[in-house]
Amino acid sequence: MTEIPIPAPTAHQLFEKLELAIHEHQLAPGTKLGEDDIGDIYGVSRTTVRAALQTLSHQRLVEHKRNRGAFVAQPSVREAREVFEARALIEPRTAYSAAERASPEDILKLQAHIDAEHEALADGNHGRALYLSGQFHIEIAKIADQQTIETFITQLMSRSSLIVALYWQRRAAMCESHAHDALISAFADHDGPRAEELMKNHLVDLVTSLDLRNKVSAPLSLKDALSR
Amino acid sequence: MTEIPIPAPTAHQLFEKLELAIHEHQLAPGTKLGEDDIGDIYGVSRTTVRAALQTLSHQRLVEHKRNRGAFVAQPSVREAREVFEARALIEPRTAYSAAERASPEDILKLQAHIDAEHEALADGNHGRALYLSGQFHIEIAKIADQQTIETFITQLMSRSSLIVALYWQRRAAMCESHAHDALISAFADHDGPRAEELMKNHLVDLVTSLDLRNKVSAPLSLKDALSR
DNA sequence: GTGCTCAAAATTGTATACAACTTTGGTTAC
DNA sequence: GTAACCAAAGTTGTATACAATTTTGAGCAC
Repeated sequence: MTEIPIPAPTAHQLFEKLELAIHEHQLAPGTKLGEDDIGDIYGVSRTTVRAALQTLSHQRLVEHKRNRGAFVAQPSVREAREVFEARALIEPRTAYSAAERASPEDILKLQAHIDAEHEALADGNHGRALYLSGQFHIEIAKIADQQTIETFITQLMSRSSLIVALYWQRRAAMCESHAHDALISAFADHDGPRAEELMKNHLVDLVTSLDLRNKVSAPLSLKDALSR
Repeated sequence: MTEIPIPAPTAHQLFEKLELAIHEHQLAPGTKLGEDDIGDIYGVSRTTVRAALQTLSHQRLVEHKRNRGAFVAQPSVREAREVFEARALIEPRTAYSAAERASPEDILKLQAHIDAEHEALADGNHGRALYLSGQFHIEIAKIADQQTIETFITQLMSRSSLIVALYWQRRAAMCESHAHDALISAFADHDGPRAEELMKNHLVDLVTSLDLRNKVSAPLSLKDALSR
C-alpha cells in the first residue's frame, strides 16, 4: 500500500478545520488543544498551529490559560446570558431589514439551508444540523446586506454553539421547531414586522430551552475527538 | 553617554503600541506596515511583529493585501455607513441600561474622562482627545455591565476612529459638542429613556458631521509617523 | 499519612533560517 | 516606441532552535 502524502494544511486551513470541529461539537468545550499535539496530528509546525489558535482565540472559540495551554472555550452562565441578550438586540432588526430586501434567489438559498439541515438530522448528524441552523442566521445578515452586523452575528453564533454544547439538555427540541420555516415565509412576503417578531420569539424559545444551571460537557482527548 | 537598553516589547505590548498609534491618528489609514520595518524600529523579530499584526488585522485596524503587506485599514464609504448604522442599533439601548445601573462612582469616572478629554484638547492634542471621546462610549458599555456588547462597541469605536481620520472634514466640531455632558446628566438622574434619546441624537450628529464624499487622509511613512 | 524540596518535564514566547511566490524594473527584440 | 521577457529584489509563510517560566511528580523529612 503506497502512502499518498497528504499536503500539510496552511495556517488558515487549519483554523477552518478546527473551527468547524468546534462548531460541529467534535471538540467539546474544555478540550485541551496542545500546540505539539495538533502539530503532530496535522503534520505542521508549532508556528502554523499558533497562528491558527490565535485566530480561534480572537473569535473567542478557544481560551488561553496562562502557561497551561489553549482550550476550547467554556462560556460561563453569565456569558451565555449576555450572548443571547446581544442576539435579541441585534437579530430581530436584522431580520426586519432582510425581509424588506430578500430576493427570490435569497429565499431559495435559505430554503436550501433548511433542507440541508433536515438532511443532516435524518443522518443523525446532530452536530452538523446545529452548525447549519446557525448558518441560517448568518445568511439572514447577508441578505440584510450589513457586513458589519454580519460579523457580529457570526461571532455570536460561534459563542452560541459553545453555549449549546454546554447548557443544552434536550438537543432534539431545537431542530424540531419550525421557526426557520416561519421566518422564510415572512421573508417571502417581504413582511418586515412579522419577520422581526418571529425572530424575537425564536430567540426567546432558544434561551428558554437552555438549562443554565448545569454544564453537560464531557471533554474528550484531542486525538480521540478528531479521529472519527 | 551610556546607552540604556530598552527592553524589547512583547508581542502584546507591540500590539497595544500600534493600536494606540492608530487610534490617536499617528498612523494614518493607508500607511504601510512592513514586518521588517516595524521589527527594526522596535527591536523585535518578524515573529513578534506578525503576531501583533494578526491581532490588529482581526480587529480590522489593519488590512493585509495579498503579497503586498499590511496596511492601516481604509474603511470604505459603505463600511463607514454600516459602522454608524450598527452603532445606532446598539448604543442607544446600551445607554438606556447604563443609565439605570450607573452608580455615583460610575458618574465620577465618566466625568474624569470628559475632563481628560478637555485637557487634551487644551494641549492641542486632537488625536488623544478623539481617542478619549471614543473611550467614553466604551465606558458606558462597561457601566451597562454587558461585556459582549462592550467588545462590539470597542470594535465599532476602532473602526470609527479610522472613519473619522478618513472622512472628517472639520475636526473641531465634535469636541465642541456637549453631548457627553448631557449624557452624564441623564445617567446621574437614572433617566434611561432620556439617555437613549440623547445617544441616538449624538450618533446622528456624528454621522452628519462626516463628509462621506472625500477622503482626507495623507499616509506618512512608517518611521516618520512614529518618531514624534 | 502529610507536607516540603528539588529536579525533570512540559509549555510558552521569540529569534533565526529558508523556500516559494509576487512584484518590479530594466533589457532586448521587433 | 512598444511589448515581451527575464532577472533581481522584496515579501510572505512555515520550520526549526532555544531560552525562560511553570507545572508536575517523586523522594524525603517529620
